[in-house]
Amino acid sequence: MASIKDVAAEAGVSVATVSRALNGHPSVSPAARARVLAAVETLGYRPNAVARSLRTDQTRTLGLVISDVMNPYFTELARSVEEEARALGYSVIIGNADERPDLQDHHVTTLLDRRIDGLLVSPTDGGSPRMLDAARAGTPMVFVDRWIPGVDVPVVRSDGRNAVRDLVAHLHGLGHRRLAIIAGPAATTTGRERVDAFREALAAYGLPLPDACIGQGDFQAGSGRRVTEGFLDLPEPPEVVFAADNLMALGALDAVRARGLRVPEDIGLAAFDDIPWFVHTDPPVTAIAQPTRELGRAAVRALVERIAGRAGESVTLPARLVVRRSCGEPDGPAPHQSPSPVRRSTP
Amino acid sequence: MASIKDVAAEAGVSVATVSRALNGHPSVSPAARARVLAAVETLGYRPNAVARSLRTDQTRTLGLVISDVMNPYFTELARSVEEEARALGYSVIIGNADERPDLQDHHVTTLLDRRIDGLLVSPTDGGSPRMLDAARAGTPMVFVDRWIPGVDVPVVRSDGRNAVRDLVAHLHGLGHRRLAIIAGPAATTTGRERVDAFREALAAYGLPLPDACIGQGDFQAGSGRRVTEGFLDLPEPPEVVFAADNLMALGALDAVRARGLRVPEDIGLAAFDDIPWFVHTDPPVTAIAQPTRELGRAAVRALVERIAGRAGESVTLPARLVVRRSCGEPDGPAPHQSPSPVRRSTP
DNA sequence: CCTCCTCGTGGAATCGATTACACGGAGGAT
DNA sequence: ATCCTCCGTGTAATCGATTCCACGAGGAGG
Repeated sequence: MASIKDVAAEAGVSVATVSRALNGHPSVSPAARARVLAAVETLGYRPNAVARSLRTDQTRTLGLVISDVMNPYFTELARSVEEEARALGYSVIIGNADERPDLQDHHVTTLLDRRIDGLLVSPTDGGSPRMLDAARAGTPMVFVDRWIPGVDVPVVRSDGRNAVRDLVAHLHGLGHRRLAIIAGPAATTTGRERVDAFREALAAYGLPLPDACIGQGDFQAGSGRRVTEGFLDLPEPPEVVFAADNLMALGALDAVRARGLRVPEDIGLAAFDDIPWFVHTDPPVTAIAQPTRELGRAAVRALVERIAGRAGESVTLPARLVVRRSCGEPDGPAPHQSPSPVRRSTP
Repeated sequence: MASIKDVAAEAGVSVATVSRALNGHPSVSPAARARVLAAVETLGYRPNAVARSLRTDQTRTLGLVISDVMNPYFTELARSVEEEARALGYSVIIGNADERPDLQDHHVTTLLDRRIDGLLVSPTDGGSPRMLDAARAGTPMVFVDRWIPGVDVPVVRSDGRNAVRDLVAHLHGLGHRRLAIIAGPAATTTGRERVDAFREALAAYGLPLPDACIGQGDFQAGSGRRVTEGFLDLPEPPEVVFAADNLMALGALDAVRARGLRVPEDIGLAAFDDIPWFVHTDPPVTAIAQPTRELGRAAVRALVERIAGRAGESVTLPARLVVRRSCGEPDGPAPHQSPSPVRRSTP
């Protein structure tokens, strides 16, 4: 592969002039610039990004360590992150943690070894020493979706509190009283917050959330299935199950169907995270939609700010309820109107 | 960040000895090795992968340029590629082409600039000059899923011919005669092959495939919707629509539902690519499943062979039909038994 | 006791870029 | 005509690793 020396030789100038010509440095004569460009053309020269990075100490690369790529929510997040990064002149290297702290740590380590300019993380757990060290050492970093309390790093996430309140209002209006939740791992902020928000919203309606109605999941489909089976085995099963993410909702759907029961007639189902497929499931699933694209963009912008040495602000965007048919339909003439805007999705 | 010089100073040895100690070179005294390791520990030293790459001319990184990350099939492929690569000591940089040749080209270029050791591509089109140049220049490269004829690069893909034959047998057994297909872009091999296989299979049953029953799609949901609307507007709409990928099937489902029609009563639907969601759609979708995980693994292994300077063989794995309910159910007592093994998915 | 290996080690070149510094020549001001 | 500025250019240092080569010490063999 041709190097800058070859170009210099071909153009009859020094490597310094080649470098300057290629980087738009002002003091290069038009003649020299033309000769360099011609040489580049004939040799098919492309600058070696590795060498450039070593010298300039910047890779123009962002690292993204994501909890689980197979989760459509995170896939979309990754996509929007890459889009915004590309628009800003950065590449992104994605590491899939698969909800495993050890894998998360592996990816953080290799990304840091590669001297990425900044790191975007949706932490799977409380944070490995390596990650916390990096944050403390000043590696530009932003948390997205999930975060770790007590670490001085901007957080870009959505707030589902109002949407969960809307959901409970919707369920209450439908006459449901025994509500259960499939929670995410307590080690994650989203895992805890969604349970808290649910409990609070229930309390506002004077409804209890007994321990038997809190199932511990891990954001994967399998756990959704197991927890739902437990709910169905209860002497008095819940009327509606709220899954704290879309994969666990998928597992819940599996479990219900495996028993030969129907949604929503036998048991209702709602999910956190809206994904295209929820429109097409049987029945379409009522879900809480996050502004995923905007989250990805905001996270990249905050990170690039940090890289530039500026503050990089935390961003919280509201989620919203999307009502479909999986929790039952109002039999009264007018549907219950909740105080906050509740969008009814068109079929 | 601590460099090898700092470690050398701390340990009281030369940088050469540090490098040797860290890379398991045999001629380092136990004493020196211990001092180096201790120094590494106290300084929290991590080798700079950028510098190492520059010197050794290898990045231990693979590039993966994928047609569309939001397509669950490719997401799974990307995941299995990363898994196998990690097992072999490589990192993966994923570039999402979004079915756009210009984006594909952009990613190939930046990956090459970063001096990745090898490139995995599922080409969106006939191949940009840059990609063909790279292949000709000897960049280790493997095509996965799709390929470009006439380029000397191993291909790892699945063969859907038999599965498509099984599908047509299944449809014929159900009494369907007017069959239509939503094709992929003619610029892609999978786009062409699936139509060809479908046409051949139909011919074996003496069924025609008139032009009106071939809709041109682009592997995205929107095109599936448009093409299906066209089919429904036909004076004699087809009895079953076969979508050449899962996203176009999703679009087709949309279009059918928008008209207030039902699957499979009013029109049947089948898809190439099986994905977890097809079990949960209304109705569950009959699909052709590719051995996605194995494809990803085989592709990485072939690429690593190429990087090592060996041949790297092409691999073709069979796809198989998974029958669900979206094409109708046999009304006779015993379902039609096709000659090849047809798996009936468990609910 | 001398020679020859082997072993552990350090010095320095190298990878391919960027960039500080030096330098020669052209042109303007005096 | 002389001096001073720029302007364009080249030389060389530098980034952080790996690795070739040389060298000194110590042990084995003659």
